[in-house]
Amino acid sequence: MVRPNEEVEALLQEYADLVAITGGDAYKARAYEKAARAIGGHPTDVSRLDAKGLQEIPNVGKSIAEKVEEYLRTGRVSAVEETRAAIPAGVRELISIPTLGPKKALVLYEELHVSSVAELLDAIHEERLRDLKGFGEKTQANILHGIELLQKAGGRILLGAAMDVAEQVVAELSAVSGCERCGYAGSLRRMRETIGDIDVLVAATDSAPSMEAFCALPHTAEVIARGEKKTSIRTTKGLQVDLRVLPPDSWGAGLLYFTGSKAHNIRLREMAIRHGYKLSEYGLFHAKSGRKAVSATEEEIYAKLGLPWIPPTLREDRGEIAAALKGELPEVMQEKDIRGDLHTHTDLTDGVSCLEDMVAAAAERGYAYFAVTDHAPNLYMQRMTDEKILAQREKVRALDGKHRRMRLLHGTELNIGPEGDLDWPDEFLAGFDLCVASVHSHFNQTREELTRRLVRACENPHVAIIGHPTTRQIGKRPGIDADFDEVFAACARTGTALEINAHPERLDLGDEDILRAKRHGVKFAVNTDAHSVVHLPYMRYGVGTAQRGWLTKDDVINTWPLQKLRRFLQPGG
DNA sequence: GCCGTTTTCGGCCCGACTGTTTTCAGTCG
Repeated sequence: MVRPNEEVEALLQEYADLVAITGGDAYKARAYEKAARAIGGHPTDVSRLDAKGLQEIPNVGKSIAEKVEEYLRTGRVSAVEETRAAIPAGVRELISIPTLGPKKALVLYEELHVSSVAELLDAIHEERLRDLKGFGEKTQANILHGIELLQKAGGRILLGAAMDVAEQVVAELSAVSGCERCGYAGSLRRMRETIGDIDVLVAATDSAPSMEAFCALPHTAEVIARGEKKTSIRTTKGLQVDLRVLPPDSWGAGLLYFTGSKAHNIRLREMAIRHGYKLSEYGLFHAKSGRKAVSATEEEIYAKLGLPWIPPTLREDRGEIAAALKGELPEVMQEKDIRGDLHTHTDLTDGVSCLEDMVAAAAERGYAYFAVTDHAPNLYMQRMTDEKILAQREKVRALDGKHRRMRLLHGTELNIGPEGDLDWPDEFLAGFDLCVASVHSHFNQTREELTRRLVRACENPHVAIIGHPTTRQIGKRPGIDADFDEVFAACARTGTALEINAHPERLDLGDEDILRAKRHGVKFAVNTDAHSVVHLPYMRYGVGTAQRGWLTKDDVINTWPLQKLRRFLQPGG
């Protein structure tokens, strides 16, 4: 289901959490975390590595290599199993609540036998935390707030995780005999930031082979419903996947119907009625005769309604049909339009891939240019110094143009301090090709303080891009409460681009904010914020989000030729 | 548990905030 590296990463992270919860050596827990990250970000499939190869991965030593081998050989690791037996899974679930860490989780478990989020809620409501040391009123309120945040995600999963599952299901079903077409639909095809369940469509005359194969997929844990037209399963990770098999000549109508959104479909059905048709998942039919007009492709159906084909990312009933009727549908940018990534990290700070590997991987993606933007000194934990960043600049200059003639930009990701201050004085910033500036802490300032802080960063002439502008983490942390209309206006005024951070946990700015910012006349940069070569492909999620914000190539600076980009990056440019 | 070496132990990402602590532990980025 998931790539072996990600499975191993999850397993080692679980072990790290369990070590921390059981009060084990904090450095041991961190060692497992570091190894987990390193393996997750490692480009080679770990299942193809032997003990020696595994230990060549940074932060993987003898002990962890042995555990990884044991896992790959047997599917389990005895040390992990033992710890699992000692601590119920629900206790680990507790530390996903913001402000609740391993120490508090252990107290709750040992003192109150709380071993799930639901039990914790009960305990709080029954006031059983009252006499517990370290759990005052504020702490309880913070925990309740944290649980609320978690539950707001409402069982939806992140776009990236859903895409991994969907693409594997589609690949498996495409290989089944009789399958003429196969693809995913629903909110996933519309690239929404979170996905409830996955809809997969197959076009086939006989549905049985597909249904059979679907139920037999290795990750299928449970068959929820099985019929001739629709089968629903739950994966081992608890995700629901629906398969619908359509007659081949209804492919377009089915794809349209199951892609949604519901609101978009309602608009289309209204239009169909006005044109004397009836639209269903089986096709577009003449209202009077009931005879089928078209159904094979989405394009034909839209055309009969007097519309151009509308990209799925626009199908949210946000005025796309009116725009299409007027011939004003934006020509939204595509992933192939991206000429380079402008926000990436290396192992000089918290990335796991070295500069050379990042550059080679970027060139492999066909980029014309690529910016390396490691963290600056004020994010203290990264231990950046003037000497280190200048030494990196030398290496970047030496690599410039060496991979498929790809040009390199040497940049940095600055930290926007509480007062809008940045890490380096202007003279030093002038030495970079590109400065991204982002908020990383002090999220709870007042609205006025947060707004002023971001506006000040925009006003620095060396700052070209505001990174992950709201700093939200989907399902974990809400965005900061700044007056973003004021920030967007400042960006437009100062020629500062807003980032669309493509990491599936961020997607920041999100679609609604992009639409607002675009009305202010702001430019954007779609960046991955990659901390490993395996993160570079996240670009597609950023592009999907940009499309949902109706952005065209003209709006997005990293679709521009290098010369035009450089002019934008220049102070005052 | 990993790593680098001043090679087999001793350090490991540092600083700030929050709450409840009355001097600091836990959590976060």
